[in-house]
Amino acid sequence: MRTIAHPVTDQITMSGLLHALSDPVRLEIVRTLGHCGETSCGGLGVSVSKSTLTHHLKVLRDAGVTQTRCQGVQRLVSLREDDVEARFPGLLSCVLAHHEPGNTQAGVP
Amino acid sequence: MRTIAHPVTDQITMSGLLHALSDPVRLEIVRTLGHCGETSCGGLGVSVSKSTLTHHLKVLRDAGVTQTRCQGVQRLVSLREDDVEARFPGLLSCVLAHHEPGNTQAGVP
DNA sequence: ACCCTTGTACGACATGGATCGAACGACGTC
DNA sequence: GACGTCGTTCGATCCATGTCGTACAAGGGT
Repeated sequence: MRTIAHPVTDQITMSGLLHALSDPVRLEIVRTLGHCGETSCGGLGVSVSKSTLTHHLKVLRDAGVTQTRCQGVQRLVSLREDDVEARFPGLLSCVLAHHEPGNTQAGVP
Repeated sequence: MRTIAHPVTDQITMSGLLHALSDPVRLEIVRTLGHCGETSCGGLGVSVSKSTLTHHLKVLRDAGVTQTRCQGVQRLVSLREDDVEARFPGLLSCVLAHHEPGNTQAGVP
């Protein structure tokens, strides 16, 4: 499987985006990518099995949130920040800005 | 049931918001409220049964997206735009600005 | 008082999807 | 070519939740 399918920018939908981001695991993946930039699948550090990770990455990719390219035996995943921003200005940046670092939303600093 | 429970602003979470907004029916409800302001349950014009609508309104309310007040035999629902904006600036306004008027994601070949 | 309208509560059902383990495929290294 | 690494695919499972119908509660109008 050399070529990996990605939706074009215009195919990114609000529903798809929100659904993709509504899962905690995927939200953490997006957060990590926002911090670290392009990362291999194994480098994401999520606490799920490989097959589950593959599933989540596919959901994110299908929603247009991320892109994946092959490098040898690895898959390098990165955010499509520009595309998503172009389509829905402010959404992804807002999510990235607020990605609760775990769950600090309780107390109001 | 006179008093209806609403979360305080600080309890609104990103995950909760995104989850609440990730359902098409709820997204349409939010979109309608954004257009029309305070609306009764029956005035939302969604194509689901009453019980399902009650369920969705509860999810939105629990997520902090909407508030409900009683007026006679009706429940008037409205967005908590200010609260959500205060908590996650830009998120709700972005969603409202882009509420697809149906489904324009089709072709664009 | 009666009834109608409005919405909620409850139980049942079906589907989606999050999860995992095991088997497999693609690449690089030896 | 053999092996190890990295990730995908497949099948199974299990839980959350979206959906509905029915029964019920609250208010207003006649």
